[in-house]
Formats: sequence, C-alpha cells, structure tokens
Amino acid sequence: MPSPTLADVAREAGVSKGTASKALNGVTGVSASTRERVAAAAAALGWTPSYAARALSRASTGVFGLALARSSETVGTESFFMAMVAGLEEELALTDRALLIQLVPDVEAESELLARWAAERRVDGVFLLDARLEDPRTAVVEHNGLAAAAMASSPLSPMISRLAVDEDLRMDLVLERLMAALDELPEDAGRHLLYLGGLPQFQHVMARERRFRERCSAAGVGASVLHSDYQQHDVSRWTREVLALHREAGCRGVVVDNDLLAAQLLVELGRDGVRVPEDLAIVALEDSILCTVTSPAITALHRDTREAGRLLARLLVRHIEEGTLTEAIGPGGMVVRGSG
Amino acid sequence: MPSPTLADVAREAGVSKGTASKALNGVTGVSASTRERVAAAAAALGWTPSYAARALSRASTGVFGLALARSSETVGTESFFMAMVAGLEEELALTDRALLIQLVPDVEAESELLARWAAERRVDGVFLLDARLEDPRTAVVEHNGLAAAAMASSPLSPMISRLAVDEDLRMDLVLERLMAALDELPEDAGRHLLYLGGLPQFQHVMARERRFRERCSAAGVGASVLHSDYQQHDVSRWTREVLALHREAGCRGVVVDNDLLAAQLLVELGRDGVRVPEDLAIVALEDSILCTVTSPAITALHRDTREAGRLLARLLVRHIEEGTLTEAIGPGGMVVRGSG
DNA sequence: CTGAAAGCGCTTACAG
DNA sequence: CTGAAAGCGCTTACAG
Repeated sequence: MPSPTLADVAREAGVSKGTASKALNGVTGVSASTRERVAAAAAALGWTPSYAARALSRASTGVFGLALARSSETVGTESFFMAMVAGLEEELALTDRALLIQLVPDVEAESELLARWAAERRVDGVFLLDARLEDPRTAVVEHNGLAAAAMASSPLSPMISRLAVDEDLRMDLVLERLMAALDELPEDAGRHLLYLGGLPQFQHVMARERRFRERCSAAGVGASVLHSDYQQHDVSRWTREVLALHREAGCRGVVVDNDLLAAQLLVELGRDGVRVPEDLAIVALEDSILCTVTSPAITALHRDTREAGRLLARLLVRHIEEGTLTEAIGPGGMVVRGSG
Repeated sequence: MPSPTLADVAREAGVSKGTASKALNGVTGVSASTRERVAAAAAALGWTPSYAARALSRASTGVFGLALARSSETVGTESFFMAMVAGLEEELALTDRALLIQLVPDVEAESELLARWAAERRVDGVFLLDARLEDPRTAVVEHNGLAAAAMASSPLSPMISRLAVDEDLRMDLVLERLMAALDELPEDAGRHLLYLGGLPQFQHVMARERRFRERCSAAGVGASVLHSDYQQHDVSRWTREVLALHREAGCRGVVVDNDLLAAQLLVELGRDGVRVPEDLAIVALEDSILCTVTSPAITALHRDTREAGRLLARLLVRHIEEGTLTEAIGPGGMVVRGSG
C-alpha cells in the first residue's frame, strides 16, 4: 500500500494539486470551504507530505547537522556530549526539526563532511563544538555559505553564530576553591597548583590556561600546566606526573578539564596513597554523575550542559530564520559543587 | 554561488543528463571515454548530488531512524545509549548512511514518530531498543511495512530482524559470582539474593527476573525482586528497601540492572555503613567507566555495547538489501569484571 | 552506447 | 479564489 500523494488528496477533494498544497500549508488565498474539504480529504487518506519532495522544492531540509571529531569511546564516556546532544534534540524537536549526527576521526574529516553536507544540501545548518584556535571548519562554513552556530569562548568568524562560554569565569570559580584551600594550609606548605587540560589546539583549553597562569601569578602561587589528549590509556602517565609535581614542587591542588579524567585520576592517586583533598585537592571543570560516585566525591564546576544545547539550537534556528548572526551567553547558574 | 547540478555537469561534458547520471553512478552501458569525461567535468565543477533529489527519485534515503523513548537525563547518563549510538553510527558511516536520532517522551510517542517517518518516507528503516512484552511499535512497523531491527531477548514479530540477547546467559554469569560468594559465608549466614530490575514492561527485565527466580530456587536460595523506573530520585528509596532486605531477610547479594543504579546504590549503602561486598555484594548487569571509579570498584558484566550497535546496524542493512528477515546473536565475549 | 522524455511528490509564480 | 504549468535535481525505462 503506497502512501497517498498530494495528487490523491487533490483528486479526492476535487481541486488542483496547487490548491491542495496551499490549503494544507496554510498559505493565504484559499477559501475556507475548500481548505476544509482538502483537510478532510488528507485526513481521510492519511496523507503525510513526502519529506524528500518537500526538501527538494523548498530547498530546505529541516535537518541540522552535528559532526563530532571524537572517538566513539570519548563520545560514549564523556557526559558532555550526550547532555549536549540531548539539549539540541530537545529544542529542535519543538519545531519538528531533526538532528543528524555523524562521528568522524578528526577535524579534517569533519571539515570535509561539512563541505559535503553543504554541497548535498543535506542540512539547513550545522553545530560546531570544540572550537579551535586555528579552526579549519571556519573556512568551510564561510566558503559554502553554511549556517552555523558554535559553542566557543571567542568568536570564530563574523559568519558564525555563537554561544559564548566565559572560560575566565569558569576558571575563576574553581580557583577560588583551590586558593581558599591553600590558605588553610600551614605556612610552610607548598603553594603550587596544576592545571591538567586538554590539547592546546582547543580554544577553551588555552583560555583556561591563560587565566590559570594569570590568577596563580597574581596570588603568588606556583603554576604548572599539563596537556592531555584525554585518552584513557594516558591516565597512569598523568598520574605519575601529578605525583611528581606533588612531591617535588609541593603541588597541592589540580584543576582537571573534565569529570572523566578527574575521576580516574582520583582513583589512581588513591592507589598511590595520596589523600584527596588533604594532600592534594582535585576540582573538575565539568560535572557529572561520575563525580558523585567516587569517594570522596569530586568537587566540580556544574553547569547545565543540556540547557547549553537548547540555547545553541535556538541560536542556529534564529540565525537561519532571521538571516543574521546571533550571539548569546550561557548557560547561566554555574556553581561549584562538592567539598573536596 | 549555487552548487552545480547534474545539468551543469552534463553540459560541461557535452552529454545528456541521463548519460551523465549513469556515468556518475557506475551504471553499465556508458563508454569508458564518456565516463571519464563526465567524471572530469563533475570534478572540475565540484559537483555533489543533491541529497533530496536523489532520495525523491530513488525512493530511498540512506537514513536510518532511532527514536528513543527515554528522558534526556537517562540518555545523557546511561552509558548504554551512547555506546549503542556510537556503534550504529560507526557501521552506518562505512556505507555513507546516516543516523537520525529523536528523543520522545514515551513509547506511544515513539510509535507515532515511527508511523510519521514511514509516511514521510523519511528513513529506510528503524532501530528498536528496549523491547517490551506488549510492544506497540510492532504493529506500526508491520502496518507501514517499515524495515526494522530490534535488540531483543525474544522475537517481536516475523517482520522484524533481531539481534538476540541471551538474558538467561547474562543472568547466569552474574549469579555464578554471587552464588560463589554465598558459599563462602558461614553456615548460619542468610542465603538470599535480590534482583533490582527495571520496569516489568520490558522484555529483558522479565526474562532476567524469570531466570533469577529459577536459579535461586534451584540453588535453595531466597529470592526477592524489586522494580525500579531508573529515576535518580528513587535511589534512596531503593536503598532503604535493599537495606531492609539485608537486615530482615538476610539478603547478601544484589543483581542490579545497570551501572548507574549500581554505583548510586553502592554510595548510599556506604553511607549507611554497609560494607560491600563483605556484608552485601553488588553485581551490575551493565558495565561502564562508572563501575571502575567507585570504591570498591563494582563487579559488572561487561559486554561490547558498541559492537552490539555495529551488529544491529549491519542486520538492518542486510534486511533491507536482501529483503529478508535476519537474526544474529551478539555481541560475544561477555565477561564479569571486578571482584566485588 | 547515447539521448529525449517522463517521473519522483511537492511548491510557487503566473494567468484567469 | 482556483487551475495549469513549470520547476526543484535527480533516475530510469524506452527508443534509437
């Protein structure tokens, strides 16, 4: 039983396809009576518009793309992604739009995919996560006139809408905790902190590092920085480095980029007999359920990532509908949770 | 700069649209020389086929749908979903297919969405997770002739391909652990176990419960079952019930449906002074990083969920290409990890 | 092997 | 307000 087409509905209602189309789409210029007749016919036949035909004649798809240049391990374990995806989804679903997700090995592959999506007219717009200092996606987006919204701490391009993330504030919030802890230590204890961040290619990592160094320097606190590529097999290596800093430089606190790394670090340090937070405090810049099931629980900067997803989706929709670049800050209500 | 169309390529190569189409699609019946000329023209112009036009004329979309009747909280925190999605993605990407994901509030909404996708010819097929005893999606799939593949412990319909999950085996594997632990207890200790499962509407939950009761009964072990809707705010309630069973019925071990619930239960029990596993052993039927960062680490049945996703995707692709129902068992290599 | 034509199922000026 | 026609960008019989 092939699904009925507009032609079937038009015949059933005794009007032309054009009129049926207008009636069904609420376009002005159709008498109330025929509009009703058409609607009844469509309902009787159980007509639903063909997605592809609509996309072809309207030149818009109702689909938004998200290419993720992360391994499926990372995507599967880092809470950030699922929360983000859930938020995007939630907002798009409100207006019957869909999200197309594709995992790619690296940012080059991501750029290629974006270019292909643009050429195929596959999506109405794309979301950009993990903004980089030199971001190859920018050129692709600009060159193809692709509508895009990024989550980023600084602007990527005048053509890309942005959900601005205040990384300075985020770093300040967690440092406040660690500095306070340092103040409680005996006079002769070391005053040294570490930022265990992601790869320096990322905007947010460099923004955090800069702020971290500034603050430490202003407070007369020693500062070290290590960059991780977040791969799980690296955890024990990072642990050794953290341990060395603790023992040799008197490091007493670590700011960790994400919940996963923080939790794993906590476990490894525990094995090495380091007490957290007494010997070494850990604060994560991303919160999740992971931080609540370790012992002790991990102190983490909490933000509503799902809400960030909703905001980002809303931004892109507005960008497309109004044809203008939009910016927003968010999500609000960030707070450090836990007492580690 | 509008993207070039097939007509542009054909003009550039000096052939008809039809010939250009055949040449580009590797259809037989085109001379090698024109095929080359067309390919060169396409490359020169940077032509990429319009997705919508192709979908319309081919009556197939290259898109597969996954509707998830779970709250975005659950999807964002339960490791199963992301791993599954990553696996589906990974397999589909190999053949340039895409995954369309949509979150819906409940299984009724999911059924409606599937019906709409079918009517809109939006997807080539759909994936079905969380199979239910009375599953309303079955009728929708059958009625609309939608290609579907489910992950399920028993068949949903002769029209639906299936990745068979052996829940009996899964329960046996974890019970083996718990029974062995019981055997080490002093003579006068209680011999009683609990299965903390999801909602009884789910196939897998009932399959597990049945097996759990059978095994316990065969071993002369007392058996209790509690059903949770997995909502986080319920954890303390479940903890109280578990505690009561431990104290009053002498329950010494709990099989928990998933990693998240197990981890939370462990934390709460710890607060109440219950030692795990000495007083009460916990084994989870789903493994994840969560199980490794608690202390003690949680013993869990590990399976490669990403591989399950790949298998499920492959199943649906084959189902569609060969037009026949396919079944598979998997993924293999399940093993209980940890010593809790 | 190649071309002209029809068709996929819609939408959108353009006449009337 | 309504209809006939053209068009969106492809694919696919059908002739030649």
